[in-house]
Amino acid sequence: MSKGASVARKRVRAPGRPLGFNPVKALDKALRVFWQRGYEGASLAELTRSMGINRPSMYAAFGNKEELFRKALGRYEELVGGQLFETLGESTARGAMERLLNGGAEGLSRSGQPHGCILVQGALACGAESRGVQRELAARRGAQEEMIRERLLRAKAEGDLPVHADPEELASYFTAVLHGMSVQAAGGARREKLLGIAQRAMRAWPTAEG
Amino acid sequence: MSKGASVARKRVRAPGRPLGFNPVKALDKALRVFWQRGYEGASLAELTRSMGINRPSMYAAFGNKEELFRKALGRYEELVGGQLFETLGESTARGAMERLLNGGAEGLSRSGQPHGCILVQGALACGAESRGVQRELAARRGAQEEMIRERLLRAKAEGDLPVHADPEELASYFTAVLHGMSVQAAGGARREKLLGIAQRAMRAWPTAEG
DNA sequence: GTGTTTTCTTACCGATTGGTATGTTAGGAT
DNA sequence: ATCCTAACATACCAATCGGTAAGAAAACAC
Repeated sequence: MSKGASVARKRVRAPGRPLGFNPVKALDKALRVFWQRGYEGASLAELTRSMGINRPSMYAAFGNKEELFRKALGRYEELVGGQLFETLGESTARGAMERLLNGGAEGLSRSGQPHGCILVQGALACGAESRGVQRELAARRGAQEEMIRERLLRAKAEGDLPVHADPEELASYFTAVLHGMSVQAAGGARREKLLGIAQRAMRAWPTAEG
Repeated sequence: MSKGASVARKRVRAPGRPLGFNPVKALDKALRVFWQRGYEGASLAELTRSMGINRPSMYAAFGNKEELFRKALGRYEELVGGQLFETLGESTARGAMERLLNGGAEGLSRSGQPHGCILVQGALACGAESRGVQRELAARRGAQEEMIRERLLRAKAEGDLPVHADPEELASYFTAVLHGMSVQAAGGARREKLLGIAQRAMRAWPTAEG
């Protein structure tokens, strides 16, 4: 239930001083900082400076550092992850995986944005007080794997996969390759190298023999 | 040139109060904390508490936090990485890669020690002041890849690899799989799952056709 | 014993961390 | 013009960060 639209239909604008910044743009800026620095490595000082607002404005708009991170994660999946996983709509499972890996290689090494995947480098290891976001990231990586798995399950039901193929095992394999590429990208690997990994990884595609 | 043994041969023991702790054991404790928490996530408070010494003793023995981390890294490769990469001595390249991946799966999920690889989760993304260790970790991952590459180059020279095979590309692929397994392990993946990834990854092994 | 050397313990340092209290300012409503 | 509401900027909070100063304590040589 949004507070502006429901009760009072006369005033289209909320009372009080209007927001002095664009929350979506500010969130995008925060996302970039978290993406590059990781959750713990991103300080409130750098975050608010990049967002172009000061601390109390950030707290009023987003809650606290952890909530800001979670909202940035949502924005990330909206901008990056979601788009990538649209490749699962490809008509064949093999084509889908190929496009997924190639798209991942491209997205993980896009110039003008941090390299690597925030789900991987956000908080792989961290202090005890950040365990919450660490688990959240693991869960989101698990959700990615689950999407791949479901696509492969569908393929199996459609006869689009050899009878001996195991969607679960294949999903964990392709997820691992994707995350491995992310580690390489974070370390500065060039796009061609990532594409080479994607191409090689596809040669593990199951055959009739297994 | 060690100061105890060379000049004065009479006294077998150094003058002054003897060290009250075992530096190697203390370093092992520190390694575990860095391994689990990452470089930035490991505080001096937790480190020294785990090492069983207080701060000045740690500074006297290891320099500072960054040097302690670097020495812990050396210890890690001594205990874990080095042992794993002995598998490259296997007589065939294919056997070597298979043992490397299987050994990695096992080592990344060993109970009683942190899951995942410290070279991956030590500082994938971090604050600007930790860039030094971030680069060091990337360099050490690169060195791993280089070892694999050299093993495959040797295989190619020996005719142990199809003529079309590209050792460089294969090395980056196997490295990515290893690092992908590390991400999965850090997220709590079970050993059987990692072994499944290793097995599947081997099916990308180059054939005579490419 | 005294002197010397090195480690240990305690207490501290300035800087930075995430998070707020407070008063001012900008807008619309009346 | 006045009131009300909400966002603004400044200045602050306790806690923690990595790193040290200073003196007590433990071994040796003599």
